[in-house]
Amino acid sequence: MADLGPYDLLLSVAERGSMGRAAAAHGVSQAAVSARVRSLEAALGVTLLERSPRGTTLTPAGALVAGWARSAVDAAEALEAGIASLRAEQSSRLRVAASLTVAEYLLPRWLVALRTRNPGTAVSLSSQNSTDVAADVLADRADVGFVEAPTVPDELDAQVVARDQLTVVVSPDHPWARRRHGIDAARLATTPLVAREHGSGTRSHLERAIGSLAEPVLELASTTAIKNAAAGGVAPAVLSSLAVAPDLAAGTLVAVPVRGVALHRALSAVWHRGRPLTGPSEDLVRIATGSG
Amino acid sequence: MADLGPYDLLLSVAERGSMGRAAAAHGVSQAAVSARVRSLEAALGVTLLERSPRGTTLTPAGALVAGWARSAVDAAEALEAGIASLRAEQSSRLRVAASLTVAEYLLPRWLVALRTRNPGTAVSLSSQNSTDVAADVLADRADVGFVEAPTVPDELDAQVVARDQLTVVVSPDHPWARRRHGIDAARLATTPLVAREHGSGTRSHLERAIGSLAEPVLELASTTAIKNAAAGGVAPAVLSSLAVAPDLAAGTLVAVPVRGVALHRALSAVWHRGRPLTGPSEDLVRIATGSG
DNA sequence: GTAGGGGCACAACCGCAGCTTATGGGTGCA
DNA sequence: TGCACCCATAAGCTGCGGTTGTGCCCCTAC
Repeated sequence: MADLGPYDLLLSVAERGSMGRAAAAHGVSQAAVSARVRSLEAALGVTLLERSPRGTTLTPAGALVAGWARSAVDAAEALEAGIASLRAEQSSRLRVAASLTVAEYLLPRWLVALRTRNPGTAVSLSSQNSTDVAADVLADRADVGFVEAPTVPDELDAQVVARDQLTVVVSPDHPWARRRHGIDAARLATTPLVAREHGSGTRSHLERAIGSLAEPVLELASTTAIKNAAAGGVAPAVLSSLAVAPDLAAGTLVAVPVRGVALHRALSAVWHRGRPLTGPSEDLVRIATGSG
Repeated sequence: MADLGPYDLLLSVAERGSMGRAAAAHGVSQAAVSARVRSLEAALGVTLLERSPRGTTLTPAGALVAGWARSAVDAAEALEAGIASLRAEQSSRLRVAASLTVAEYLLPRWLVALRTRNPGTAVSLSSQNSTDVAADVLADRADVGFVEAPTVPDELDAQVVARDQLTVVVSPDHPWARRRHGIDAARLATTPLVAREHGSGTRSHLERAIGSLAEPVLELASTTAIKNAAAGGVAPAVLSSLAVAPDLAAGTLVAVPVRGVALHRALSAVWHRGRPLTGPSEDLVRIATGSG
């Protein structure tokens, strides 16, 4: 598995136009940057930078690599931001409680954005189901919460920040993959699926939306396991659109439209009514809203 | 910048249920896995794995970290797949030519999927504009091409594999960000934008779609630079939806709907008519189609 | 014309991270 | 009771990546 350090350095050099400036920005010597970029090029067998006595610019291949590297580095930054929020230091100025879907797929990116806007803020995250999130906010164990629940207690103010959609996904070989107009809700209700264990938020939301479900052909504990089973052709699965977006882009899974039933749900920020949002929490909610 | 190695290992352990099996899968000793996971936990200050004499399972925090890590590792794999295709070995069995948008945002993921399906295939990639891609395929310098052009030469067979949409993006503070119903085409045509240099495919497509454009307020060479300028509030920008998806999710940019004009374009696979797709190229096109 | 500054590369040295093998302690199953 | 499987620890080694110091090149400014 690749170490992203050299790629981060490459992006820095590309952005600043010279190895020396990139070195200064990273707090290392110019020689170290030169050596690392050089060894990266050697490993790839491709020249990435056009050196000149006036600085460096990306070669065409370098620009392509830099674009790919940007995605990977951004994902790694989201990972780091999430982890930083898990450390649960006492001194954290902003305590966030979030449901699993939000915590897994949205919060890390929001935290990256928050950090660029508000570098000093330490954030602590606790993740659980939507009712527990509301309880944490009510009990002042969290400054702001993010939930999937359709309704929230009266003592909380709420604002919809994003919309999530339950998506039926199948393997590209599955017959449903070729149906351009998808399936109807009755068909979905009578087809055995690969599902989360009973009690998961996604599963209960689906049951509520279409009335009843056939007995699952397989119950698995993790989203990844379900995706693998669906991609392997075991049976269709129903997952959050946030969870399956990369797989749809990669072509390992295909989305099947469902007619006659609304499968989206709102994701809301909640906070204590009468205790208005303070600086960092307000920023976070605004960032989250921007993503809707 | 984080080294993804330990996270990759963590995912392996989580998937296989034991450190020993993960070690075997990675071709290292069990002691190395134990030490690395331990040092990862120490660095994060969080226990990720529940050890038992019968194996290991993820703690709740571990599951969250594993989910984030999965995204980062997948992005890194896409990066590696792209790089492998750039090495341009002579022995490459599948030669792909792709326009910049496809090469940057779609191909790496397709290549990851292709590799899992067809591990032995070596792929070489060349990226350029759409007309050059068609020329490469015609001259048999590439087995299959991916283009954005609305029409292709008669000697080529084509199949639409995905749809791309030009998206107007602004900073979250921009007045347009609050217009839920967006703007109309005339407003877009008369507003100075941050744009790619003249001649870029995205820019010429936009000009064709809305007739004329105001003189740009700023011309920049890279997509990233344009995004930064737009996010900084310089002016609105128009970019491929593929390019801005992560920024929309992070909330650093906000999409503005445009009424009265169709801004999508088709991305097509093309190949020599009469020289039907062979095994790996057929697989690749099928994977790409699955993403539509 | 020439001096200076900024830019990249090379050489020599060093410290530490991570791997290996070997071993020990623990649990469950036949 | 022994075996199989699991994880943790110890001790030794290798090599990657960092540092400083130096050289060369090109452009610019005086």
